[in-house]
Amino acid sequence: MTPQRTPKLDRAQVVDAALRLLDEVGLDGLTLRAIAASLDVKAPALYWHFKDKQALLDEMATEIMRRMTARAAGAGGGPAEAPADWRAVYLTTMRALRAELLRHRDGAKVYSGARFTDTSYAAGLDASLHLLIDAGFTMATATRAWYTAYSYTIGYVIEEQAMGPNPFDGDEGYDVEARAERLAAHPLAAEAGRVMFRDFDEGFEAGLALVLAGVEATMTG
Amino acid sequence: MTPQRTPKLDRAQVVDAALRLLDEVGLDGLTLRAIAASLDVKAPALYWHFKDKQALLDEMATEIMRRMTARAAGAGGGPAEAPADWRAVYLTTMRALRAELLRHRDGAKVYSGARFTDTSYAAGLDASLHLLIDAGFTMATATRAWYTAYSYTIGYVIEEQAMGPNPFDGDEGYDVEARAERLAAHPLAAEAGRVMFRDFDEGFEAGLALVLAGVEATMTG
DNA sequence: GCAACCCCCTTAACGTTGTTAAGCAGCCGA
DNA sequence: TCGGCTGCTTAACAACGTTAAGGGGGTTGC
Repeated sequence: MTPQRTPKLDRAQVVDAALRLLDEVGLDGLTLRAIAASLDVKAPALYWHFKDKQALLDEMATEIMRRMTARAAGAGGGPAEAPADWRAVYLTTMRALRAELLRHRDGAKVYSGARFTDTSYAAGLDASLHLLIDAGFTMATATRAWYTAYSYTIGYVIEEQAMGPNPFDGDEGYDVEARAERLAAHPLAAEAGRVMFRDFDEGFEAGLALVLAGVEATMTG
Repeated sequence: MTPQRTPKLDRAQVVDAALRLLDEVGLDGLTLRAIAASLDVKAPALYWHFKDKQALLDEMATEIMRRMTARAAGAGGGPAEAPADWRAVYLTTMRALRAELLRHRDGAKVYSGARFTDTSYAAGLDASLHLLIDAGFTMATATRAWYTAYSYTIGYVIEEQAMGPNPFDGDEGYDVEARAERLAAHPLAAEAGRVMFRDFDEGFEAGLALVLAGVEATMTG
């Protein structure tokens, strides 16, 4: 499993192995013994690098956040130093967050249950807010605009990973047709399931567009 | 702890006891042995009423949802059978959801990790969608409007309960001033913490208003 | 009136988990 | 060559979810 047996472990290797294993076994199966085994090591060895399991989970969440930042910066929309449109950055950031959460099984749960171990998220946030303020937002409205889309994205992906098909094993996900049958007495609610739980990519974009429209409307109002 | 020792247990009593205990000990401390003890019973007794722990958690989430529905119906805005404004119902529903999630420690985590055990949510959802469609929404836009606010609310409360002060024990919550100091190099990000993590009630309302504004904007657009 | 039965709970136990204690091999500076 | 730090090991612990087996008490059938 491990390509080369490096003589010494470090935190980054443990986090990488844990994120890889997460995709195979899910959050419930992510035990310290299993992580250690995938590194050719025994479980207590991990305590040399992390205070406890939560510290490892926190570091995993921080790594996901760092990759999200990198992805957002990469897909900035246009050439490197072009004067960016706040709308494009806003959308790109949230799409990158969702994409990175979806890259790992139970990614949203790991992410939302953790606290970051460093401040590497701050630069990107700072830049985004700067862009918004330059566009005429106040500190408060800029922060609110950002945090609202952030909350929406977290909530959406948590629901998506709980209900949707699981790309990491063969789980078909929530059976929307069976749901519709159970809800025969409430046809609108039944039909709504087909809208909510079918095309998650399109659904996310539609909701995100809605939030953005709200930001623009309250800004110009 | 238990007021009267009823001779027999049922599912509702177990769910009630579990929700009460959740507030004291949090999700991590919510063990089957502790729940059983609070009912003057041994842990395996719970397996007579529930297939496994997840089934109990699912029932707890369903109970939270039922109370949310009851709360939303109670605060419908005005007299019982008045022709309701879709905006009022929309806001009331999301406020009721947040309120019910906040009533329990780790309420949002319990809720978002579970699947409902019955279809009692459908009636309320059906009525809400009906209201939106009467107001000129299509099936798809009505569902999207509802689900976007729903996702936002879930995500917001998850973050709120992870970061905010914990009313169930004495936890002060995330120290926003310490955070600001750590982020001295990024003044906007530092200041944003004070907006995001200070007044959660006001913050939720502002974000919810934003989403509603987006719904209205895309509807009339 | 008694036997059979089913409901609901108990005691006992199993395997697994996160975590701690103690110790041991290898390297590095003196 | 010695002492100490680094980074891992083995052994063990308490607690967890869960299963197996059994037993007491009420109800039913005859």
